[in-house]
Amino acid sequence: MKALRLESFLPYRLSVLANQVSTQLAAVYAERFDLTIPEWRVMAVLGEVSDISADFVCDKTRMDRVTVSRAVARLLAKRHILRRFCADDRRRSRLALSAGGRRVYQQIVPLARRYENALSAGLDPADRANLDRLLSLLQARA
Amino acid sequence: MKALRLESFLPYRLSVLANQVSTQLAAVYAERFDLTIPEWRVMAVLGEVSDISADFVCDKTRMDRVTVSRAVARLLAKRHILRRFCADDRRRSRLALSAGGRRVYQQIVPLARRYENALSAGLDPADRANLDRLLSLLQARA
DNA sequence: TGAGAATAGTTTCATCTGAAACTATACTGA
DNA sequence: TCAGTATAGTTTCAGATGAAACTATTCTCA
Repeated sequence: MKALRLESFLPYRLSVLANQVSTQLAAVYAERFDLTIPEWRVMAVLGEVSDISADFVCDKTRMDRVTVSRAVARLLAKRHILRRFCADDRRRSRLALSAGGRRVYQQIVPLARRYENALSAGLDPADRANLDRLLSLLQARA
Repeated sequence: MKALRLESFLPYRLSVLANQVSTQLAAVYAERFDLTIPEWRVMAVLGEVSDISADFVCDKTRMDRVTVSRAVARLLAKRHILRRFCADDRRRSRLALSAGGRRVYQQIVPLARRYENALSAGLDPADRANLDRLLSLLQARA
């Protein structure tokens, strides 16, 4: 039986690339803004959609329930986000960026975009469209 | 400023996809063969190249030194791998699959390939070539 | 109704993680 | 040659992780 060539094994390639990218991107905001990866992800979701439950954040980010719960707790302590509870279902929280949290978010977004641009600088527009499509296909399978 | 659209933010998409894929693939071997992800990665490297140092495994897998050291310790305990030390540089180890380890490896490889095939079943040959090329480009940037 | 199932979120616990410090060996240049 | 530096690998420690158990609330249907 032929050995598995790790270099060209798709799950492995995705994993190595994604880890490198996540780590590099985290370096952009971790120290300067004192945020962990889960914390930033929660903020990124809340920057897009407000008044959502922790569960929705889980769905959207594919992060674990526990990870989200703890990231939310830390963001509350830092006053980057606000939490109310739904009137009609008091199990459910409604999370949103605080004014201060939004200011942090707005500082990070351009840095994140800049990183993304640098990352994909070698790709022409057709490549980008293709990459998008391929990732969507894989995502749908996975 | 426009909000960052997480759905189309490349680092985020890569991370979500890679996590899902890694987890699903791990499910294939974790329980049945009692292997963690780092353990399987070390075995996968040794299935390809023998008599290499732990450091080479780090390079090849992009895993942390510590993670590799521990995975190696566990694989030694399970007798899936063998370790000698170089005669000419006794800091450096020479790792290889044991006969039993190779049997495990040979059982896992077809399962891994089958998973990869299922994952990329929606891609035609041109897509696959493109994906390869795009991942390489991103890898080179990251 | 109200008992059992379902859902949102938290806590616990055992394990995993990686930075930093450490051991042991090998290299380098004054 | 040998003091200082570099390298391979391990251990320690402080924090991160996620499965499972838990609390609190809401739904469901007999």
